[in-house]
Amino acid sequence: MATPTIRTVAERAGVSVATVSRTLKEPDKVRPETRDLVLKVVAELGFVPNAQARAFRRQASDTVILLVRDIGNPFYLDVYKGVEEAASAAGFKVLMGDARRDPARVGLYLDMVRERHADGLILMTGSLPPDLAMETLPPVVVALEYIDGGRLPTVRIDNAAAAAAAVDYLVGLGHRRIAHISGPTPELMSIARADGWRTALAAAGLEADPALLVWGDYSLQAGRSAVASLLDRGVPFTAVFAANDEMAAGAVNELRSHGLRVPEDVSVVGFDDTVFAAAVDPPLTTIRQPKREIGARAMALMIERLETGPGFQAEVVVPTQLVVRTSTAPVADRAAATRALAAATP
Amino acid sequence: MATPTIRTVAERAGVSVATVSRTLKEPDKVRPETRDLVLKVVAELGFVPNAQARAFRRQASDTVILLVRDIGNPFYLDVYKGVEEAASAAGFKVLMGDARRDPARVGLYLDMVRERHADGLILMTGSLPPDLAMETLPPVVVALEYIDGGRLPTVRIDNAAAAAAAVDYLVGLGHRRIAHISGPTPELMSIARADGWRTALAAAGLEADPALLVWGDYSLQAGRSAVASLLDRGVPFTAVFAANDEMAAGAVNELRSHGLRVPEDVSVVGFDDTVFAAAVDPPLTTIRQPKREIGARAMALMIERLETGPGFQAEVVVPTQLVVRTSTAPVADRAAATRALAAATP
DNA sequence: CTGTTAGCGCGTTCAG
DNA sequence: CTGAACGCGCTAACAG
Repeated sequence: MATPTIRTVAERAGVSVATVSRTLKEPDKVRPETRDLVLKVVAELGFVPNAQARAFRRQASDTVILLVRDIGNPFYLDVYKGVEEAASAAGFKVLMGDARRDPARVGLYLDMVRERHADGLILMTGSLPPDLAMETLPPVVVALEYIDGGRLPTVRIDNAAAAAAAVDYLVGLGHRRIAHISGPTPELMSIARADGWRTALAAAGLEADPALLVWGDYSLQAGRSAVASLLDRGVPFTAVFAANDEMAAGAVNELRSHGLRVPEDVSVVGFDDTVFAAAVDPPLTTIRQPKREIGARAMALMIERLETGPGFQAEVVVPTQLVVRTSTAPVADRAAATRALAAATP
Repeated sequence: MATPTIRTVAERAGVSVATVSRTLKEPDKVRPETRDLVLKVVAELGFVPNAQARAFRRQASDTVILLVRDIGNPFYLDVYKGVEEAASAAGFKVLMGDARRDPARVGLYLDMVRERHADGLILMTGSLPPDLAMETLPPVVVALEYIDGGRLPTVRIDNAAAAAAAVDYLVGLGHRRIAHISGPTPELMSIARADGWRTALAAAGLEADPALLVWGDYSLQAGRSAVASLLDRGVPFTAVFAANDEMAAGAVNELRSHGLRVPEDVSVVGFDDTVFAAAVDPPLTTIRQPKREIGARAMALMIERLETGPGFQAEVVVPTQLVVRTSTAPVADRAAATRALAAATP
């Protein structure tokens, strides 16, 4: 038998389709007897309303797209969880899109919203296609990224302050030569974190020696190369603050392969608190981003934007947190550390 | 101005809506001049067809759901990529669902298919709700899991053979006492891998000492506990084969904290080749599952199932591969390894 | 090659 | 409180 429609139910119950529809959506507007009858027939027939017809009629798909920079990054998994939870609580579905680091693909996903596949787009990617008219922009919310163009609803963290907190902590442990492995240079997020590093050093009366700053690309290998470069150049340091956990893990590996111990000889701090941070040996001290909450907030903003209309603006800043694990330690024996470093340096 | 519909375009171009529709979907069935005219108007108006109306009319959403056991597991990310690529090539969208290790949630997602939110479900979760009638099961494809119930289209790997290959490799390196950290016991996947371990040992004329088998739950912590348990019990071993990379990483950490070196004192092999495998120090020798391909194959099966109808059956087995990294080494100095182990054992 | 017509299944008027 | 009727935007017949 073909799947029953609302009409099948109506005929069988001897009522109109409108009554069936009301019974399902606004039960209190229907006389109890009628309602019970309808519900009985619905159950008998196993009727389940066609979501497509409903969406079509309502001109809303109750679906949002979470578009991320690179879906291979586990960081986004937790954000997705937050989005999904907030979404399903509000009756929304979530599609995840992968920008594959290609700005053009963002346009693709914007089109999906225009085509009404989805009602809105949560952007976790660096940029919007440059050529689009802001007036006709579909509902967009930005999370964790800096999108210059317009005043879009945004949820963000204070990257500079978080980075400064990490460096402060190292300073508190007695470190004076703290290297920073940064993210790619043109990106505002990387710059903000590097600024935090610089600020915290300055606040402690320490010099932000340019030799201590190495640029990476957030990859494990970048962390390795960065440390290799520091050692090659003979730059003295007793701590490393990396702009993400993967680079921190790479740094740990490289340090170790040069015979340096973490944290005894060199302390290492990461950023993000992804699944890597706890898996690495030693577990990484890092800055935790409340990924779940970030996702949930972004979804909440999206719902608000959808209800409010194009004018909606908002910026919510969520707090980060320093998570202390065992990749960091006080500079207990300054001389020993220096000696180890000297030995590892060519 | 309201967004233009196909009718707006038709009026403006002085043709019928059918012609506009055809121009967009079957251009060669339209006279070139007409086509060009229509396309011009489409461009002028910025008309973009409403995907919802289309889906509604066609009774197909061109969307599939990838339902995974636990979305927090990065393993699924790569599978998702494969699914998404195959899907978007065929004009499908992919929703990712999280079963959160709760069988009831599978039913939820099945309902989404019944409600026509999606056309089908790719299952990467251990079971189906027990109470459902197989005849009315919506399009489902199973990937990597063993779902007993019915003959559903499936893509799988040969878990036993893959596990045996890992153990063979260790045997080839001269190991004789090879421990196995298994997955949870009632699951067929865990059992298959443990069987592979047993088979390979037997084939090499070695005893599968029950003391060498420790059950875990695929978590980092389980890997740690397993090794701790082996050492506590004073069970001698020179190699560990874990049923996944996370437990292998945990094993490495625990071994090291007991002063044992990997791979000098103990070799460790993982399974899956997730993002962990390369990040751990030392990088793990492991069994690579072709995750991307698994996803792509599953999607291909789904498309076939959708086209063929309920009768469709298929089973595709994709090959795994041993990836040798540096967590494994020959039993070079058997005596030294034994000594180290004895020292670490209470 | 093109136009006309008839719905897809539901929600929402507007009467009653 | 309930029913009849319309239409969301598009595609698939069927004529012409």
